[in-house]
Amino acid sequence: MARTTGSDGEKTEAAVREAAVSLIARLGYEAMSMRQLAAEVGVQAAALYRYFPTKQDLLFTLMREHMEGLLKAWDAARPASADPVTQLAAYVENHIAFHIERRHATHVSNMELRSLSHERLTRILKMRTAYEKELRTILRDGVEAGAFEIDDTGLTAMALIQMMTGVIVWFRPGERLSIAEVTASYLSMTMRLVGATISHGTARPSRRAGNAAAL
Amino acid sequence: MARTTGSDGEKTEAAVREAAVSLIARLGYEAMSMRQLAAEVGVQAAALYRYFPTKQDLLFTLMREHMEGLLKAWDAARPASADPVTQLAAYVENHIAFHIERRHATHVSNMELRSLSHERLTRILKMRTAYEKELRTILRDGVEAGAFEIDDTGLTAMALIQMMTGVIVWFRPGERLSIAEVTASYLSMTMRLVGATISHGTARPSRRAGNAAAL
DNA sequence: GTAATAATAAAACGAACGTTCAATTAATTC
DNA sequence: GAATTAATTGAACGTTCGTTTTATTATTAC
Repeated sequence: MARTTGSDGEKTEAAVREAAVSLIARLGYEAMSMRQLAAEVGVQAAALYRYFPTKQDLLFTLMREHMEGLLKAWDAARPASADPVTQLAAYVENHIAFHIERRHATHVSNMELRSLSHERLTRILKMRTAYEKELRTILRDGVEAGAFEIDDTGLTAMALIQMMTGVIVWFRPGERLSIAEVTASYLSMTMRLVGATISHGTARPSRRAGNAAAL
Repeated sequence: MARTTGSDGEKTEAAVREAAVSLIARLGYEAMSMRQLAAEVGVQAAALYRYFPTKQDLLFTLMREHMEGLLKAWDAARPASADPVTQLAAYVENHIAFHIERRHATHVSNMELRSLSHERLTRILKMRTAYEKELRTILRDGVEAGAFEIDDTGLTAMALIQMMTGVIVWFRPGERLSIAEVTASYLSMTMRLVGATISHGTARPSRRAGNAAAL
């Protein structure tokens, strides 16, 4: 046999991406075989090579598109207001929403970096650094404006990102907590962590209390 | 050739463990071959099987001992005082010190869980859960004592652990920050995050300010 | 309807994998 | 110093891996 009835390149490629994200997240990139992936898609292994020249090309494509999506999502979510608290809240909300929606892809992007060639690793890390820099800028602006109280903005940015991204490790939709509840909790923890003055949402704008309470 | 002069089982086994932690952390468990590991130790692949019956046995041993070490370290570091702030501070300090000292082993224990058999995965997760439960207990006690202000102790415990463990991702000894500086920063962030009242170290015991400041 | 093109199957490639086995030499025991 | 035990080598096993090649069928364009 050869070409099968109803076969369609676009659909097959989409199915390959989807299955690859899920399989790599579950088994790991090295542990997933091309034959396994092909079986998941319902196709022979050789057919995969029509869409991705090598296994590593497939991995890189998934990662690159994940990172591009993250940067684009933040670009769309970035608020017009220059208020650091508003900006930080938007960053946290966007980060958590994006990562919870893409748990598998996030796992792949975070865990399989070592399987990339040096050049491709650099490209992915560049995108990641750009994304993290956005948070550092918000924190630094907040400190300058007197809205945050932070020892070290670089360290704090890393700590916050690790904390937020970690949500995908334990969070399971449909269990005890809803996405909205989780997001609210992380927002509250973030604001406390950076020593934000109470200003976001509530009245009492610049009275320099200990830190933000409920939100 | 066969047995080499100066060969010693104990030394070889220790060298295998050390090389395995380093190689698995760098390449991943699936990507590391037994031949590669043997070469790193300066031995033939077959010699490894005198110490570990299978590749997975080797991985499991490394993970189990890492987790046992973590539990043991906390047991030794746990303060006599029942004060929640003191307890939390000790937990954070122990966690960061332990993980910074064992960056590679931590990477292995966190990233290679999926390569364990179901039964062994369960055993490792049981230890991990026991360790996390210690933190949840501290947080809950602190809330009951009025020392902490926390939405959800379970969620907060996970967030804190992700934040603290994340230090191994970006921290490099000898760079900008010392271990002591990093630990102090994480301690400060933790205390703010849980809304700790100012009590640890400083005077002014129970005046319920916004949260702990410098420490 | 015929020609061109897109999508796949089937089989095969050499290389590398985890692991086993028999042989061999070093160290230890008596 | 002979016998025993410990530590390792070197070669081989069957399997699986990523990938390539060739043939074959479905779809599309004219």
